[in-house]
Amino acid sequence: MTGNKSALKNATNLKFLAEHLGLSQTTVSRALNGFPEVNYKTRQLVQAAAQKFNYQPNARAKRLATGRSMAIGHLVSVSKGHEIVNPIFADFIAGASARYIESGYDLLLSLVPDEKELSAYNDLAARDAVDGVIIHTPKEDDKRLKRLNELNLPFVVHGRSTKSNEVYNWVDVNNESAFFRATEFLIDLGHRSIALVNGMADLDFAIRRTKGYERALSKHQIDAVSDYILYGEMTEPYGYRSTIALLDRPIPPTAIIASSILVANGVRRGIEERGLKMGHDISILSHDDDLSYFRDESDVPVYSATRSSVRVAGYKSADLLIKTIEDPTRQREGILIEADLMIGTSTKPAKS
Amino acid sequence: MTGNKSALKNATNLKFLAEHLGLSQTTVSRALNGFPEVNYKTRQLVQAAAQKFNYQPNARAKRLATGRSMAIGHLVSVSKGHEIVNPIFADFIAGASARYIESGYDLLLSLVPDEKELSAYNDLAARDAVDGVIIHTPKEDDKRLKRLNELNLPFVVHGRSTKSNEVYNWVDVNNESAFFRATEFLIDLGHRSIALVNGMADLDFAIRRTKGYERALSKHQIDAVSDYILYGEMTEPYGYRSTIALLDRPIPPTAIIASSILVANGVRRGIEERGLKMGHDISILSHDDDLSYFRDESDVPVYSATRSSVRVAGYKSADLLIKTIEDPTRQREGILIEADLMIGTSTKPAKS
DNA sequence: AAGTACTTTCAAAGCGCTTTGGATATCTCT
DNA sequence: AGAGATATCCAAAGCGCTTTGAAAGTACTT
Repeated sequence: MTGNKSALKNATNLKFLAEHLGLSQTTVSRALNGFPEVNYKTRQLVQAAAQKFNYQPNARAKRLATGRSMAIGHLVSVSKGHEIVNPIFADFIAGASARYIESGYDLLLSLVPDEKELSAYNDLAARDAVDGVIIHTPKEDDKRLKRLNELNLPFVVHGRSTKSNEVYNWVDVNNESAFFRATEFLIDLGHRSIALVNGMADLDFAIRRTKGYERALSKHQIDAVSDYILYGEMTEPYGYRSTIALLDRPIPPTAIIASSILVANGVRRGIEERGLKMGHDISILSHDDDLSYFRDESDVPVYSATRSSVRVAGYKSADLLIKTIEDPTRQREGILIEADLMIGTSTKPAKS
Repeated sequence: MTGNKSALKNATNLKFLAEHLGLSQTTVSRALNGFPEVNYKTRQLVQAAAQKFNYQPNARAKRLATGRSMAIGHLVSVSKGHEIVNPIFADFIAGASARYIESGYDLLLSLVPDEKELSAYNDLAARDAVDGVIIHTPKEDDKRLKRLNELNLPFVVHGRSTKSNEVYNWVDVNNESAFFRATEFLIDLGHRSIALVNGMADLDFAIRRTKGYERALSKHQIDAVSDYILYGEMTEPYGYRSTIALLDRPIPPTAIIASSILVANGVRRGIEERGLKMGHDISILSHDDDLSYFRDESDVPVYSATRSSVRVAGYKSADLLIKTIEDPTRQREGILIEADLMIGTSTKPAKS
């Protein structure tokens, strides 16, 4: 028994349509797919009939016949123990999905345990289930790039892998310059003790952020206190805990840079729990991925922030990937997005 | 030209394997798929060869041959203007994906504009691209259920559609009882002016939450002040704005119930901006979806909350859907999850 | 020894589309 | 009017798998 159920659901296949019209499947197929060698009148008839019967080519058959999956894979790796799905991911996906829809691609999502990540790509390639993939949160030297190049599977990295020797497509925010400007902005406000509550230490973007931060300090001849840089999973509680720890230092910072809005929320909680007031007693500056569920439409934003829409990054990544899939010989490309520096109420001049 | 590229990527197909082994495709296929009518020795040989050549059946061909897509669709509708991807979604997906992987299903994600939502399901069914779908954030009388039943496409609703007459699978938190208990808990603490910062008014869960809230008030002979119930998209800024508005009322509430942790964050910001202290001057109780990126491992939670893991709900939804797909005659089922009431530091007895 | 029942294997059909390589009809031009 | 071009359509092959229906080989009975 094959396809009985599907036959029930969708009795209108190409064969039926062709017979109904008294035409060959070839002609019907071509008429619907816009081939030139079909008579105008015929095409009209075919289209009308297709409309009438709500005909849509069976996706499975089409994929087999064309040898293309018309699907893009997004693998998200989750570690055993702390199974965190990056909240930023939802917005990125939203942007990417919009682009996929324009070109008729499906978005395939899969969460895989950390240790199976590489083999998951192998499987995907062997099954030939997707035409390309997006790589999320790359490490500084990410093994996935090499693997995907070996598998000859088109991909785009959201972010970069600085120490990788591979040739690859990427879409990234200029983290280094964003955090350089953020830090310098705080220095200009008179702050000298500036902490950085960063993401996980092995992630490429976190390393770049540290680099920008340190470059600003060194430009202004401020000694970087290594204690002031914290690394961790970017959750709200992490921001909170980090802040409490920072405020307990002999010399507490007068300004804190947070790596995401969620972390900033935690930082704020820590500050307020200590009876301090954000902006007045201590400044907060955050990186803001412009997440839809955090977005504030008020004139003056709450947090001063380096802002860049992760949704836009998603759209651009998808766009780049589709271009690569449709022309594999295409030169690999990197797209660098500059973040805006938005001044809100959370940063004030340092008390002297 | 068909499948050239894919041939490059994966030269090892069934035909090659069969020829290499000197067996028919039938036997090889059966050996790998665990059919009983194949000799033990033969099966060993086949499996060894498959391993050696890293053979994985081509997903496209398999799907066409079996008439099954081995994919589950998740359609998320986004409204023009405020394109919000529910952050809860990420965690739900994580739970569902785990279940899909167990049974070899792919997860197909698609964001569709509000107005195209219904037709998107038609397309999905006509293309026969998925074996089933999950319905997110249902309205009180959701049109999608009827449509999907007409299309004969298996589905599970995350939540319920109280006023719908359709027969359907669902997985839902007991919102009514959760919010009843939450409200009663606050009443027991002496609060009489309790506000509810709810989700969008047309969503089923929001209506149930209001119901639970009102039932508790009425049980304790407290007049429900309609002004105290607010409806809106559950973002942080919404929580903030609502709180500011509530505090400006002639009789400001002494306790606020928030519909999600994000909203609670906003509520807290509003409270603190007014120089009040959470817990001391005003109590906050939230519904907590136990989102991974908000989870706090500390002994005493910050927010008192009705807690229920949305990730678990995702897993259960997926499980129910797969069962329905594999046995379409299966009785439709509803799974009701009770939320826990966790007492944190954000609720204190009302000042008298 | 011949009939019956398994066990094990296979050739071929089929899933529903796209694409190749004609075939037929219609025009155009000399 | 006939050759060559052009427009329009079609039969059949192919995508890589699963599944059907049969055949061949083995073992067991009587």
